[in-house]
Amino acid sequence: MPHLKPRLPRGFRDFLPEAMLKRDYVITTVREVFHRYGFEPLQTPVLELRETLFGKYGEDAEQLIFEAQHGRSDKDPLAMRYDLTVPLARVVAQYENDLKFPFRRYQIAPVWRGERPQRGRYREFYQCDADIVGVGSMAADAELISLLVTVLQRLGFVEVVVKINNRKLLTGMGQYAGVETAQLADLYRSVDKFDKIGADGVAEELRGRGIAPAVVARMMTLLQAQGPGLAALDAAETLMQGSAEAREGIAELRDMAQHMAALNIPPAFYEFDFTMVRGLGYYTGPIFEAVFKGGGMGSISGGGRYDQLIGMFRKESLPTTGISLGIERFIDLMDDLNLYPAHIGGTVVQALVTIFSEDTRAESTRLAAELRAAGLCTELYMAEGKLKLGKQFEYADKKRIPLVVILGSDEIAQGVVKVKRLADASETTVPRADLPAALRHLLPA
RNA sequence: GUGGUAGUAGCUCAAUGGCAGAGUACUUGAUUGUGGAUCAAGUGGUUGCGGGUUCGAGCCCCGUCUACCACCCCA
Repeated sequence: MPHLKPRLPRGFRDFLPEAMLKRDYVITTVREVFHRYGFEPLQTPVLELRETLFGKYGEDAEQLIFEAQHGRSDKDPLAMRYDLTVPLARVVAQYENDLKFPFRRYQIAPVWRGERPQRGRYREFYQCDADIVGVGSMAADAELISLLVTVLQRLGFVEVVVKINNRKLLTGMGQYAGVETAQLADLYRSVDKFDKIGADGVAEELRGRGIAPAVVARMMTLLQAQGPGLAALDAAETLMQGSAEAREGIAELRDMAQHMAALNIPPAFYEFDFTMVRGLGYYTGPIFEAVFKGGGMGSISGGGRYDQLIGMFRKESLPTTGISLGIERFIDLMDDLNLYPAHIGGTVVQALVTIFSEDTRAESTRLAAELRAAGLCTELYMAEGKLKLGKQFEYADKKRIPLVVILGSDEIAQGVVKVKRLADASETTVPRADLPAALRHLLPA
């Protein structure tokens, strides 16, 4: 009988149990922090109406959207969600009477983009978004940075920095330097490469885009108004007194900095960087992006304020700011850096109950049932073949089950159970009734 | 979407155009109340897939798929 070669579409992945347990650890950590900051869960469908998604991201991005249909209809063209932000905007406009504002929601769910895959970059990937709808204050933006830094710390990241900029400042810079409004998008694209191609590279690219050399020179001075902490803002402000929009952007960043200080965010985790630009067209105010200092991965988180987006679905927009945590990149980096706690990633099983012989199988089965009733994740040995304790231990060892429970004829006669902890080969014998407590005591913290 | 590198046993990799191999993993045994270590034996392949050149192709050529890298863009 002919069979199909098993394979996956490009950029899509399976996750076997060990990898899945590591993913769960990261997602659970993120969810706990979301709750800690008072965000509520939201779920939306994988598919949206095509019209909901198109016209929100810009032409380049929209070529990456997966479109969907079923075999019998060409009505209601559909598309797979490209991010979680536009679905949020739709939900806010659709259910505004049912929501309590400010609306703080989080969503952890897969999104799809038809990009050419690479490490840390897939066609199906999870985003973990937290957004605050209905707050124009920079207090909201500062909370998102605080939340992000908390997640990064909880996962064990050290060599990470959150770069912060402001769209108004970038626009103001461009206008102040004399860049035509129509060329602002080109300007952003080139400026964003500052890290990669350096000041000279950016200047060259800007000239190549037809921007006058004198304008480019002014632009480069503005961009390089760097400095530690608030000093960068002082330098930029001095240079850009003439631009109302730039002054507004700087004032927002100062405001944000005050809230961040009060939130006790370690200053080593963030910096103001006027060369950081985010691609998505809908940002209007502060923007932020986290990068691993070791490089090789692009941004591991990104977000910003998009005060106009909800206006695409509603008469009046609502001020909104949001952040997206790139857990796929967290996970790839954590694999590289070995940041998982030792007990994450083996198995969910806490104890294996062995079968000593056919005569004692029923007793072992009853014991497994007792352990499960007591809340312990318990596997009862079931592999086919001869019942040899050696095999059963080997099975537990390979599967990284921490505890092995032995109930042989001697133990049954005495009303006790023997437990071996594989990590240190220690054996403990306890009265049967005490077994659940004993197992809990022996498990890794 | 553009350009580049690679693909051989489950995994990591060998093999001048001339018999497709090693390490590791896996199975069994040494070991009839106990995993890891050691020793022995064994299983495992349409060399990603499809064409072409050649007496002969893992190796050369074309196409294709996938992964990775650099762009583009982004989580």
